[in-house]
Amino acid sequence: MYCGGKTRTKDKYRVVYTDHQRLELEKEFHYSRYITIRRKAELATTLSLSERQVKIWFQNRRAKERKVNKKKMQQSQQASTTTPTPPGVGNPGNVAMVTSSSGSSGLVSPSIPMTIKEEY
DNA sequence: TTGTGTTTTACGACCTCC
DNA sequence: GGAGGTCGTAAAACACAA
Repeated sequence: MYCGGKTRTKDKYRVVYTDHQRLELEKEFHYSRYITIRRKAELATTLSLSERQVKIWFQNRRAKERKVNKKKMQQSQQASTTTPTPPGVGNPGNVAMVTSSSGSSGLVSPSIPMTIKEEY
Protein backbone atom coordinates (compact mmCIF):
# COMPACT_ATOMS: atom_id res chain seq x y z
CA MET A 1 0.00 0.00 0.00
CA TYR A 2 2.64 2.43 -0.93
CA CYS A 3 0.83 5.72 -1.17
CA GLY A 4 3.45 8.02 -2.52
CA GLY A 5 6.17 5.64 -3.43
CA LYS A 6 9.42 5.32 -1.50
CA THR A 7 10.15 8.12 0.87
CA ARG A 8 13.30 6.60 2.32
CA THR A 9 15.78 7.13 -0.46
CA LYS A 10 19.51 6.65 -0.49
CA ASP A 11 20.50 10.26 0.05
CA LYS A 12 17.58 11.10 2.37
CA TYR A 13 17.01 8.49 5.02
CA ARG A 14 14.27 10.63 6.49
CA VAL A 15 13.04 14.16 5.95
CA VAL A 16 12.54 16.69 8.72
CA TYR A 17 9.07 18.14 8.73
CA THR A 18 8.66 21.89 8.83
CA ASP A 19 7.31 23.69 11.88
CA HIS A 20 4.12 24.40 10.00
CA GLN A 21 3.63 20.75 9.11
CA ARG A 22 4.25 19.68 12.68
CA LEU A 23 1.94 22.34 14.02
CA GLU A 24 -0.93 21.30 11.79
CA LEU A 25 -0.39 17.64 12.58
CA GLU A 26 -0.27 18.40 16.29
CA LYS A 27 -3.47 20.40 16.03
CA GLU A 28 -5.19 17.51 14.32
CA PHE A 29 -3.82 15.09 16.89
CA HIS A 30 -5.08 17.32 19.67
CA TYR A 31 -8.50 17.28 18.10
CA SER A 32 -8.55 13.54 17.60
CA ARG A 33 -5.86 10.95 18.23
CA TYR A 34 -7.13 8.77 15.38
CA ILE A 35 -7.39 10.53 12.07
CA THR A 36 -10.12 9.72 9.61
CA ILE A 37 -9.47 8.80 6.01
CA ARG A 38 -10.95 12.04 4.83
CA ARG A 39 -8.94 14.21 7.19
CA LYS A 40 -5.82 12.28 6.34
CA ALA A 41 -6.29 13.04 2.66
CA GLU A 42 -7.00 16.69 3.41
CA LEU A 43 -3.96 17.08 5.63
CA ALA A 44 -1.74 15.30 3.15
CA THR A 45 -2.83 17.72 0.46
CA THR A 46 -2.55 20.88 2.49
CA LEU A 47 0.80 19.94 4.02
CA SER A 48 2.27 18.51 0.82
CA LEU A 49 2.82 15.13 2.44
CA SER A 50 1.72 11.70 1.36
CA GLU A 51 -1.15 10.00 3.17
CA ARG A 52 1.32 7.37 4.22
CA GLN A 53 3.45 10.01 5.92
CA VAL A 54 0.43 11.39 7.75
CA LYS A 55 -0.55 7.92 8.89
CA ILE A 56 2.95 7.13 10.09
CA TRP A 57 3.15 10.46 11.87
CA PHE A 58 0.00 9.70 13.83
CA GLN A 59 1.31 6.24 14.68
CA ASN A 60 4.56 7.69 15.94
CA ARG A 61 2.73 10.43 17.83
CA ARG A 62 0.58 7.90 19.66
CA ALA A 63 3.67 5.86 20.45
CA LYS A 64 5.29 8.95 21.87
CA GLU A 65 2.28 9.69 24.04
CA ARG A 66 2.22 6.15 25.38
CA LYS A 67 5.90 6.42 26.19
CA VAL A 68 5.41 9.69 28.04
CA ASN A 69 2.44 8.34 29.96
CA LYS A 70 4.40 5.26 30.93
CA LYS A 71 7.18 7.44 32.24
CA LYS A 72 4.72 9.53 34.20
CA MET A 73 3.15 6.45 35.74
CA GLN A 74 6.51 5.07 36.75
CA GLN A 75 7.46 8.37 38.31
CA SER A 76 4.23 8.63 40.27
CA GLN A 77 4.60 5.04 41.41
CA GLN A 78 8.12 5.70 42.54
CA ALA A 79 6.97 8.78 44.39
CA SER A 80 4.26 6.82 46.13
CA THR A 81 6.71 4.09 47.19
CA THR A 82 9.40 6.42 48.41
CA THR A 83 7.07 8.78 50.23
CA PRO A 84 4.43 6.90 52.13
CA THR A 85 1.49 9.00 51.06
CA PRO A 86 -1.96 7.51 51.36
CA PRO A 87 -3.27 6.05 48.13
CA GLY A 88 -5.65 8.07 46.09
CA VAL A 89 -4.32 11.36 47.33
CA GLY A 90 -2.22 13.40 45.00
CA ASN A 91 -1.29 11.44 41.87
CA PRO A 92 -0.39 14.38 39.72
CA GLY A 93 -0.47 12.47 36.51
CA ASN A 94 -4.15 11.49 36.60
CA VAL A 95 -3.23 7.87 36.32
CA ALA A 96 -6.74 6.54 35.95
CA MET A 97 -7.21 8.62 32.88
CA VAL A 98 -3.83 7.78 31.52
CA THR A 99 -4.22 4.04 31.43
CA SER A 100 -6.94 3.59 28.90
CA SER A 101 -7.73 6.72 27.05
CA SER A 102 -4.23 8.01 27.59
CA GLY A 103 -4.89 11.42 28.82
CA SER A 104 -5.97 14.56 27.25
CA SER A 105 -9.00 14.08 25.15
CA GLY A 106 -10.86 11.07 26.42
CA LEU A 107 -12.45 10.80 23.03
CA VAL A 108 -11.11 7.34 22.43
CA SER A 109 -12.37 4.11 23.86
CA PRO A 110 -9.77 1.71 25.29
CA SER A 111 -10.22 -0.86 22.60
CA ILE A 112 -9.01 0.86 19.51
CA PRO A 113 -11.88 2.01 17.37
CA MET A 114 -11.18 0.92 13.86
CA THR A 115 -14.25 2.61 12.55
CA ILE A 116 -14.28 6.16 13.63
CA LYS A 117 -17.38 7.88 12.54
CA GLU A 118 -16.59 10.63 10.15
CA GLU A 119 -16.87 13.97 11.80
CA TYR A 120 -17.60 16.88 9.54
C1' DT B 1 34.44 20.52 18.95
C1' DT B 2 32.79 16.23 20.34
C1' DG B 3 30.75 12.41 22.78
C1' DT B 4 26.38 11.07 24.20
C1' DG B 5 21.57 10.86 25.09
C1' DT B 6 17.01 12.05 23.17
C1' DT B 7 13.73 12.96 19.50
C1' DT B 8 11.96 12.41 14.97
C1' DT B 9 10.84 9.87 10.44
C1' DA B 10 10.24 5.51 8.34
C1' DC B 11 9.83 0.73 7.99
C1' DG B 12 8.96 -4.47 8.85
C1' DA B 13 6.68 -7.95 11.52
C1' DC B 14 2.68 -9.29 13.47
C1' DC B 15 -2.31 -8.73 14.94
C1' DT B 16 -7.24 -7.43 14.58
C1' DC B 17 -11.35 -6.15 12.24
C1' DC B 18 -14.41 -5.97 8.35
C1' DG C 1 -7.08 -10.28 1.73
C1' DG C 2 -6.53 -5.36 2.67
C1' DA C 3 -6.26 -1.40 5.73
C1' DG C 4 -4.69 0.22 9.71
C1' DG C 5 -3.41 -0.73 14.63
C1' DT C 6 0.86 -1.63 17.99
C1' DC C 7 5.67 -2.78 18.90
C1' DG C 8 10.43 -2.76 18.03
C1' DT C 9 14.08 -0.79 15.67
C1' DA C 10 17.30 1.92 12.33
C1' DA C 11 19.34 6.04 11.40
C1' DA C 12 19.30 11.10 10.79
C1' DA C 13 18.62 15.32 13.35
C1' DC C 14 18.93 17.69 17.44
C1' DA C 15 20.25 19.20 22.35
C1' DC C 16 23.64 19.82 25.61
C1' DA C 17 27.15 19.02 29.11
C1' DA C 18 32.17 18.51 29.38
